[in-house]
Amino acid sequence: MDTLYPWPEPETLSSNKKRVIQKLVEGQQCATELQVIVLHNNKPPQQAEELVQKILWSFNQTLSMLAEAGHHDEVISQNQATCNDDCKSQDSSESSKRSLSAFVKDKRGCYKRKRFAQTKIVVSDKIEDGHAWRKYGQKNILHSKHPRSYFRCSLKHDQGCSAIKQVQRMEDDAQMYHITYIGTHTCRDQYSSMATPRIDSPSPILKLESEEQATTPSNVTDLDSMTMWTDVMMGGVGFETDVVSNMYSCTEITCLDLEPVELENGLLFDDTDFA
DNA sequence: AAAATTTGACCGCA
DNA sequence: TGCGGTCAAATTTT
Repeated sequence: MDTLYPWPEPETLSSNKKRVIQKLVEGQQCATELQVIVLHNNKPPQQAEELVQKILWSFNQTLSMLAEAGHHDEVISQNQATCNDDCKSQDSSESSKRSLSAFVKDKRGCYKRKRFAQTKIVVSDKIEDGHAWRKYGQKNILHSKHPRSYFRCSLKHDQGCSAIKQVQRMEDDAQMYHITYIGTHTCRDQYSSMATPRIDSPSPILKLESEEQATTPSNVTDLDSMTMWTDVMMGGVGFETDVVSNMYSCTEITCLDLEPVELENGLLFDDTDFA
């Protein structure tokens, strides 16, 4: 079948993709700066606010889609490699039992690690951030007093949002949380409930804090809600523009570090979640 | 009953 | 091989 614009060779495609992503990130950064200007205006026209949000949302979505598409082939080849390995080890009863259960019985353990995802590390005395999170695991970490809790976006199944976060109490200050945001929010849950899932629930201290937060949800100031929205925007690829984080997030959250953005590689999304 | 959390099993990576 | 991350059945909460 003839196409008016045939696809370029893979090498060209790859290099073009890099440039496309770079340009998109540039656009995203400009939009972010524009957002800061608009929000700093005492009385920004609502239309302008909405427009900026739309633009940023659009950039975030596009970059996320590109990132996911970029990993698709890799994911497939990894799966094939895993399958081959399992098939080779049929003489081991344990291995064959595992591979059988993996392919026939259930999908437990059939997942792909997220690699090259954007990460943002923050330290805060609160774990809520305006997003609704669902806890999916907890682990005791070697040489750590406190367990690490794993959360994914509640809208993962509804909207395929791939954002996850890890929460762990600080070693030296148990009132503070070390929160690692991994991946980007592709959902539109910025106005969702201030759901505060419990972490390391056996701790009575934490439970008290959760209850306290649950009973005082009304202390959300304009700045807080702005922080919420900013955080959604910052979930986008290439949020190393410190402008936004410095201006808003640090009202409650201390930004410790922003890891370098890996343009070529975004999220490796677990496709089993769509099954 | 549905949604959320807990928890032990399992997997990938260093 | 051990550790950390994820899955999903079981359990708890709403």
